[in-house]
Amino acid sequence: MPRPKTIDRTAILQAALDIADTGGVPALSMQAVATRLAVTPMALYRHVANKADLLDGIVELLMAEIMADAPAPDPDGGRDAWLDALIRTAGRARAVASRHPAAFTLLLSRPAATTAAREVRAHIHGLLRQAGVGGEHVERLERIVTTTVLGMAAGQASDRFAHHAPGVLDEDVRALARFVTAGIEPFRSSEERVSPAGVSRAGRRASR
Amino acid sequence: MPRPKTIDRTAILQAALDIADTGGVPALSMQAVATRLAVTPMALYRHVANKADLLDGIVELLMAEIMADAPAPDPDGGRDAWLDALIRTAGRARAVASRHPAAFTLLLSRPAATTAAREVRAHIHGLLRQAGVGGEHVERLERIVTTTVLGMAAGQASDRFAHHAPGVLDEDVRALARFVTAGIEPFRSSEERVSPAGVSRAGRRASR
DNA sequence: GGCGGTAAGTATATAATGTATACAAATGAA
DNA sequence: TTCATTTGTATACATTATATACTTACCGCC
Repeated sequence: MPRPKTIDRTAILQAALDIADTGGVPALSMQAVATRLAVTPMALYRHVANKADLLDGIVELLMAEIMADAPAPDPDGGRDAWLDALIRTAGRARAVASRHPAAFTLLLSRPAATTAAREVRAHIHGLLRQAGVGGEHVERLERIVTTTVLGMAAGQASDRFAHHAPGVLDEDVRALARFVTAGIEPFRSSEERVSPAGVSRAGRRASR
Repeated sequence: MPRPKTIDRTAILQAALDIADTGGVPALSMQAVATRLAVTPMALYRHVANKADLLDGIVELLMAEIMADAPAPDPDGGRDAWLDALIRTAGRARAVASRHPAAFTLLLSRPAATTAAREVRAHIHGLLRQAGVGGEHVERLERIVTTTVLGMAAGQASDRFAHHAPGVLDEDVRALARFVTAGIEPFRSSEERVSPAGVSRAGRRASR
């Protein structure tokens, strides 16, 4: 039909992410993205509503990158499958944060209302349920755990800790996992602790 | 000596905070601050290095507001004085966040290197030590706890949860305290253990 | 008293930003 | 060919942050 497109939304977001990574968030301007794509700034507006939309797109990209290769919920993968999954998710978040330190701060400053963000939340959601967290606490704990994991990843990616040996960061992840594991303990139902598939059932109504 | 000053740094920061509160962070421009103070934009630069410095100043203000009226570390104020202090700190953070929802996001996006921020960190630091957390874990846990508390406060202040009943938010603070209390449990040294009420599994009785 | 030194606020200017509006080019379908 | 449609361009404009050079108002001092 029409003129062939030379750029698309994902190319724009990728270029924007690159710019933020190299020059920091303040260097991320429409002009910069456009020139990197060898295109006029106004061309971006065919694929992106405005700059806020572009920033949201970057958040989306990062969230998707965190969830990439995340193993599907494995109900009968062992007693502590949820713990392993949580540790791995935290590790992926840290990896993404250290790959995109500057852009990662956007995750914390913008409302997480995009689909990929919802996916992350649902992921944690599932892990908590698998861990036997009571239904009325899942939502609250999900918020706590998510902000803790993402916040820690962001902190680790900041310059102060960048010079640490990789082992130290691994230790951080392990400590975080221990913290979260112990933290949700009071919210777990005693029976049906790890039980697969039936977790979200009405069995637990104990408190509140 | 010289001409009498009509504005000073704190007046600027206060005006900036007001603007961010009413119009959101994007509305916070040097011009806006200047006109609110009935002054030329360039007058601000006598008291503030640049806009980044102004934003850092706002963070400073918020941090100071969180720490305002914080009780001094009370070593022999009871077994679980640290828990009370932690809960109160979280409550103050939430209060500040709900008073300045827009500006509060700056806390998470900017590096917390100012003196007031350090004060908050030192505060949490002290609480953890008082709780008997081993010295090699204090720093790490402080980061975890601080980001969790501040992140939760920011989340509660975001629009999504603003329509909740106040009781729900109080419940959130209590859940957060339970989470953190249980979370640091594995890091506490056994002898100085303070054993606050309801830390482990027994704590799951009806909250409130 | 007048005099300067000096800090505070102003005037003016500039480059860069985000974005609206109107246009040109390039394609497949008619 | 002509048309409709989509993509990128040209131009314009209000706003932003800030540099440089003024002017104003006060103090202590002669």
